[in-house]
Amino acid sequence: MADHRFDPEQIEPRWQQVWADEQTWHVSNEDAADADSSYVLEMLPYPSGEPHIGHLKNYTIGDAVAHFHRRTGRRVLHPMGYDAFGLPAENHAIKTGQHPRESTNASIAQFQEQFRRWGVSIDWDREFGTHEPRYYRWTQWIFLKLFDAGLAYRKDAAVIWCPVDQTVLANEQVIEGRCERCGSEVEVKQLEQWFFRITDYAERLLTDLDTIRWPEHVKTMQRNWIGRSEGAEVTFHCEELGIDYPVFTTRPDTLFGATFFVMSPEHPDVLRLAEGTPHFEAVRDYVNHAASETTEERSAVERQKTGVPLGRTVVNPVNGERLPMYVADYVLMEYGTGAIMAVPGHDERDFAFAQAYGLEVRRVIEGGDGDLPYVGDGPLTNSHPDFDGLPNREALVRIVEWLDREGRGHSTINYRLRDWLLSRQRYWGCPIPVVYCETHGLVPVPEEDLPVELPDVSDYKPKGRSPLAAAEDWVNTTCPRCGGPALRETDTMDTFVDSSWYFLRYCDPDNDAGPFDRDAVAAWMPVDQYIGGVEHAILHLLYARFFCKALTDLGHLDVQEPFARLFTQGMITRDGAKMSKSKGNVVSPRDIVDAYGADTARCYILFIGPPDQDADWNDQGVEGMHRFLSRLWRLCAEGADTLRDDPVPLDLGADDARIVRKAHWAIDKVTNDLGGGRFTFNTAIAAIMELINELTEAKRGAASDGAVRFALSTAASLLFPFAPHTSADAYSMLTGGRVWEVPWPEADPALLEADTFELVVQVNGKVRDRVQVSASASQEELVAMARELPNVQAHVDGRVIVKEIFVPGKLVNFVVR
RNA sequence: GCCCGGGUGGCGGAACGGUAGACGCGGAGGCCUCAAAAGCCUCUGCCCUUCGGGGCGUGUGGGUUCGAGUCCCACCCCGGGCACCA
Repeated sequence: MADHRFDPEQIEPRWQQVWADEQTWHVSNEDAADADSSYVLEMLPYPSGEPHIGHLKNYTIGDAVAHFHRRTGRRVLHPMGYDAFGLPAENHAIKTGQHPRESTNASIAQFQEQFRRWGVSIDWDREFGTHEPRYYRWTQWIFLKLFDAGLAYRKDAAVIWCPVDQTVLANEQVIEGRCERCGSEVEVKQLEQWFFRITDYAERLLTDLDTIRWPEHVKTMQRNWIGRSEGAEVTFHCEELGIDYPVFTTRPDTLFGATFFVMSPEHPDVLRLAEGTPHFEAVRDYVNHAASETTEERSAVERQKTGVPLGRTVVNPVNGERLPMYVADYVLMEYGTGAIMAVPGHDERDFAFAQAYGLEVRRVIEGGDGDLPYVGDGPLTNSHPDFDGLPNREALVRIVEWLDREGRGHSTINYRLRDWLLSRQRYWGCPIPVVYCETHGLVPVPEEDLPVELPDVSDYKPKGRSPLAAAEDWVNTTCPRCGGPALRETDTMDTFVDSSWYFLRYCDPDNDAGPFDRDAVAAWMPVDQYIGGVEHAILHLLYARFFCKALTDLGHLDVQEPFARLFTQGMITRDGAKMSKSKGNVVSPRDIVDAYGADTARCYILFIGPPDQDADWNDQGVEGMHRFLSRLWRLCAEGADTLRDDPVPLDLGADDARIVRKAHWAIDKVTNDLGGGRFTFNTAIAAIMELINELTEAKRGAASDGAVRFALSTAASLLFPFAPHTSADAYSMLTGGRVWEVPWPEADPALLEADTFELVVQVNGKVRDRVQVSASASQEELVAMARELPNVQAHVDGRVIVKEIFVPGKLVNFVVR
């Protein structure tokens, strides 16, 4: 017999070559017209260095899904690209002087090489990097469309600034008061910046979550981030200055309990209000101090409430009382109106402030154990004869109606979501296509002049303004409107802009006339299955949803929700900790693939545990997977040599039946694990292992060659989505066929039922015996037989059987007393 | 503090309310070999046992049920998200 040694180094490149030569995974846009087309997408990688183990997991999961879809008869779009703009490449450039384009392209080459070695089934005809002018030309085009529609705008605002990266950040990029990228504490600065008006879409972004099949926790995170609150806007009037100050409150029912009024230190009127009062200096010092603090300091838990009086009052519109005004940093400028009515009797924060400054605490709702603050529901009191005694929820409605009639307030909805700050004072990003003309001011670059190409510079170091400002030849330009001198915008776009529409471009990557053809996109979109890390639960996934809605509203698209189903993968750790160079616990996919082959790496990563959970890497586990693939391949290779190529016999002997039934059981199990969106690859692979365990020489017994061949080729076929090379090789040896061209096997329901089963016999719910019985035996026969079992008799022991529970195909339970 | 996940052998993990621990790792013993590697076979939750079997076991305490890892209530621990959002 020939020496059958499993050699991935020989097998894997051979099949990769076939797939590359034949462009097996290419689909045309005509294929999308197929009713059963499918779009399977993994989040595009940020190319830095070479792929890490998280990439391997992401693309292995996606590839398994794509293969399963193909073999169940669908045309599958499964593309790849690179999120190529961004800070790491730029920081590398600052350190080494190497152009970010060079390091990025070098990294992309590594990713391409690895993806090919992993055998990922990608349609390479649709590949691009977001840093290529042929792509970002259309990023700029989209920006201009949003600008024309008023959805991109400039405004002067208090924005978050990272002092290390020397750029502003979006709210979403601040984690616990620190920069998401570099971890340094962020500051607040008053700057004019570019924003996308995502807040216009807050309500739709919230309600449309109900239309998509995403993990519930991801939807919850988005809901929390959008932060919808129903309440009322109520106007308080400052008589001394003759100015109205509206506030947002979710509790207008407590209006009669307001005893003071607080403004945020960032509120633009604070200094003006204090001017001319004895408190001016104190207010100015307080405001300056607040500005010097980091957001982390300001939002520290258990922080003592502080503030100073403004020396002014406002009038409470419901009762005409004059409330003293304060400035205090527990009021945030970015939520509501930057000013609040304070109700210390029914709000914990207001109560803490009132305690610290000796302010009146008034009860206007009955309830609780007598202590204030009381934040629960109850009847109104101490308010107004019209409302006292009413349940507070009802009073709330009546009070708002009254305010509305009087023109002093109205019901409204507030969102926590802020507009998306998209400009960055950095080099390696998509230029914002506008110029500033001396006579015309801000002028968008005309569509036909796109792309505004990113110029080369010699110094990438940020100095509080974009490094692009130094590229004088580029910055100095002419106004498209008048031809006069103009300056280019030197800020670049947040890289999340680039990744907010890339999945649309894959549908029509070579389009020269627009970002995509509406019909081409309509044929593939939405993405049927999107797969990526949960770290993008808010940022990318919210922005991409916003882009689709905005582009759809503007008539360029017909996609309300880009990702119909989402799967979020867990992290791979080692020794219980996140892999990092500093901990020295990094597992490189390259090393694993070098040592064991891609299929072992892929299968191990799927077998390690449920893919949505975190999992800990184990070197010995990898070896176990390699042993399994090796055993499967060897059994198939030997089988191809030694087993006659017979059909499965019509009359199955006992050993044949056992093997053939196990094969059908495995088909059923793997199919269910892959379908239905559960993606329990670990149990699917375990089922194939069980099948193989039944097929070892020692266990085959008197099974016929035809039955063994069938079972082996079934195992090879089921393995394909996980280990495509090994599967293709084993399947071709056994059958001469190409596994990716044959339909997914179907389980025969008749063969899923065995003719015998193990009946479990219990007494009072405890297992007392197990008996192999015929599946055709009647309930009466089985119960009678079970009752006579010696061990059952021993446990019944003269007591009375009061009940007999019979579960067909499973068990008998005697209840005795 | 609020909102999500999750607590099962030495380890990763299986288990439509119906045999807890599938599958794999690790461990023990054996076969093959001059030897080793590789491969193959058997055993492997804990305790007791006269080897028939018995008891205990899924974070803790209750409950529902003929029967609970699974459902309900209360609590403890771990991980994640949000966090002065008026």
